[in-house]
Amino acid sequence: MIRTNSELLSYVSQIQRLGKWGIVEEEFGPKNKIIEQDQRYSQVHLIKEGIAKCYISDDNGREFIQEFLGAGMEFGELEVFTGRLSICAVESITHLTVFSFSYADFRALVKTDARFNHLVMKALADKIRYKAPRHSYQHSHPIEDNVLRLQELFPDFARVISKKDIANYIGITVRSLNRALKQLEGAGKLK
Amino acid sequence: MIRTNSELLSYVSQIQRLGKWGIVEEEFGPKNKIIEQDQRYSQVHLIKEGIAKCYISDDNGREFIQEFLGAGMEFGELEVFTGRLSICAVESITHLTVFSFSYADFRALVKTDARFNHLVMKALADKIRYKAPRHSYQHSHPIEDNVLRLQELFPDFARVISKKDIANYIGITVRSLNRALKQLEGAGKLK
DNA sequence: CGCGTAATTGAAAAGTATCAACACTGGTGG
DNA sequence: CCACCAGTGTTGATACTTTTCAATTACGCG
Repeated sequence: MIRTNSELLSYVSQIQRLGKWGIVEEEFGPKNKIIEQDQRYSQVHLIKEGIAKCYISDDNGREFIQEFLGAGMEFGELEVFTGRLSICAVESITHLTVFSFSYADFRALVKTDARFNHLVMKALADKIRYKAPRHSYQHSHPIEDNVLRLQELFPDFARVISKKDIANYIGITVRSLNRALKQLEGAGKLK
Repeated sequence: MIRTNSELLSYVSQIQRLGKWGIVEEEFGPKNKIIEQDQRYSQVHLIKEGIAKCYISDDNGREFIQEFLGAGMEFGELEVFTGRLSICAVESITHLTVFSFSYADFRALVKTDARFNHLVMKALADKIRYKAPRHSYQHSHPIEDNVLRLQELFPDFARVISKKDIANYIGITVRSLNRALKQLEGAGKLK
């Protein structure tokens, strides 16, 4: 549920230590909006430590959480390739440490460093691989199944992530989430 | 709604004409299952002409259509990077002409041809960019909005694609789709 | 013409959202 | 030390949306 990419993280850490590229480390407190939707940016970020959420807010003011990002996940990288505005907002949940690249550096790395190129390509492929089945599953299974699934993937999700975020991740209201949790507890399927 | 990628198509056509790589052209009739879910394959395909659907079927036997693929769209490419089983099935809707690459050739091209590398990377980024807002929109808007949106994006969708596929694309039942269409017609918002 | 597939429609059942009230928590200032 | 406040979580009742099921009709094709 909280995605990570240790391979990419360790490679980028290594590159950063070389000091050859202008990769800087940045810190954010919790609940910090790092990227807004429909804006233009000039940096790519990679999480060194902490958890963030990536979400789309629609015209009705609802938030739909795309994924929870953990160590080694990048964000703001799509725009380098598409040259368009950001589609998601990204907000820190816990304290966050990130590596930040300028677009120019990121592009140059992709072009000249074959291993980096491959890792980024793989990360993109993984993102697609992750999104597709998730939305399909959510859509065609009742809420309770989705909650159980969450429970399996990330046993103590409730301790780290607010109910509101969990509901937005599953794509339901908090009320429905609570009802599902209650029912599962009653049936002894939870905890 | 039916996605295309003319840039990639024309570049691959060009490469194929050179005859340097083993890119072959294949033909499929309509309703041909080209890729099954959870299988291992060894080829990447790129649509030269025609329309296909890419869908996930879940344990309940429901199909959730990820996207409709038109000219220039590739499929079966994710597995090259992830090395895992296919997550989607792909089935031709119309008659289909495709270019097929072996994994080895595809990998070699990605590695040695900078332009190809860039186009593939961009195609992956576009796929993500496409999926995210789509699911968000579908989830947080009533069915009628979704139908209207389809109407705008692709005015005569009903002529090419079956009602069942359209419903599976929006993630609703055919019954609900019909009700929405009826209501929109009554309100004079359709046709 | 007859067959199979796709499309249409109604009625009942199931699933979710909405709204509104109330409890719990941690932090702030009087 | 207490009162207050904002944010978060909990719960019930009701209204609404969507699915399910089943029955019928329309269409394309050998």
